[in-house]
Amino acid sequence: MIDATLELAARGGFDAVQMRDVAAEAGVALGTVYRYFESKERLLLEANLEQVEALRLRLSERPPTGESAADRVVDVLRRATRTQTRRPEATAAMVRALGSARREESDAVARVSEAMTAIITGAMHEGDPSDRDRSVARVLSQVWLSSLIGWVGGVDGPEVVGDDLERAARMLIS
Amino acid sequence: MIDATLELAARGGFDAVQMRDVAAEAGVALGTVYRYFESKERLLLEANLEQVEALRLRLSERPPTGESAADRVVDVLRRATRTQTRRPEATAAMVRALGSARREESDAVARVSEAMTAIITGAMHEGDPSDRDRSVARVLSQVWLSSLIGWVGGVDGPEVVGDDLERAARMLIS
DNA sequence: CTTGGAATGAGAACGTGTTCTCATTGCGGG
DNA sequence: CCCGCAATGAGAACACGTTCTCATTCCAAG
Repeated sequence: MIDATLELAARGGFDAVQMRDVAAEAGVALGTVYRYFESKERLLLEANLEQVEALRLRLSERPPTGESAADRVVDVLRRATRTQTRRPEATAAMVRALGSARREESDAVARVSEAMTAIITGAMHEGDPSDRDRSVARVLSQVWLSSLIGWVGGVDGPEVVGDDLERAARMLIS
Repeated sequence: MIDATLELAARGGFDAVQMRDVAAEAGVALGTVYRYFESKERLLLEANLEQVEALRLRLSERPPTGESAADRVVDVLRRATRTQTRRPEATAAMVRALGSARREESDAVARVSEAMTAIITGAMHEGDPSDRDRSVARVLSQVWLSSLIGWVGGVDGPEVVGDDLERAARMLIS
């Protein structure tokens, strides 16, 4: 079902992910989709979580390059941004799910946001992050979300996302 | 219509803002609402813009207190957060509109985000803001949006919004 | 093998955002 | 006063997320 979701999302964004189509594409009944995912938002959030975990895996295999912590964080953020802007429709669908989540989906939103934060602290340096590291990473993941919202909402171009993140990272990590 | 929207939003959040009810409460026909606001999101975004402009007005009458730029910015952000967490349902409705806006509403989203940024640069100091000031303000407004999304989505408590903003402001303005 | 309960399929049904239709109203120019 | 036309009212109609119903399938326990 998640594969079907990503496929439909890649094709036409949030609106193209229609629950009846997800069910048909996955070869199950509509009721079955709702047995496992309580809403369209949750379906997209779980799909997003898979993507973020995949990113985390790729990063552990090919660690970020760069001398300083700031450089490594910027590298990670730019790589992530590039991945996402390459599949604009799918990203738009998942970001919109993040931006319009209700309380019922708060656990899924929290998992996504924690995964993003962990990716950033992981890029800073080996070992346990300090409190300040965690604060910085949290801010950066918030900037990340807002930038993506601005991009999928048509407010900014795709390059703005990376630039915003780089500026924020360099201001915060010195 | 915007008053009706705010009234309904204050009563029951995003879901309580039903276009038929907005029309009825405003004493107009449904088609008339759609003549002036192309979607529910736009209606809520225009309502949000009014609120942000009202905040800007209040701030110009009662400027932020504090010795340093950081203190003044924190004062502004905390006042704004307090105002918003006092009307949780209405804020939730408007934030959700911000988080799920489509390209058609990008101009409205941009106006809201510019207004928030201007509020922050205004708190830093008199006169024209520098490029760095603008970058800092942009980051803070992004943190603002993401924090509010986290709050209305039930991920964080209301106090987290103010704390996140204060931490970010103090890290960025030194 | 039988049975009972859970999972699934198939599809109807409902609610709400959005669009469409058409009659009515209000108004500025002849 | 009358015409033309844009705005509005009233409500039907449509699309899609969500819920509900009920028959069928699957499987573990006995």
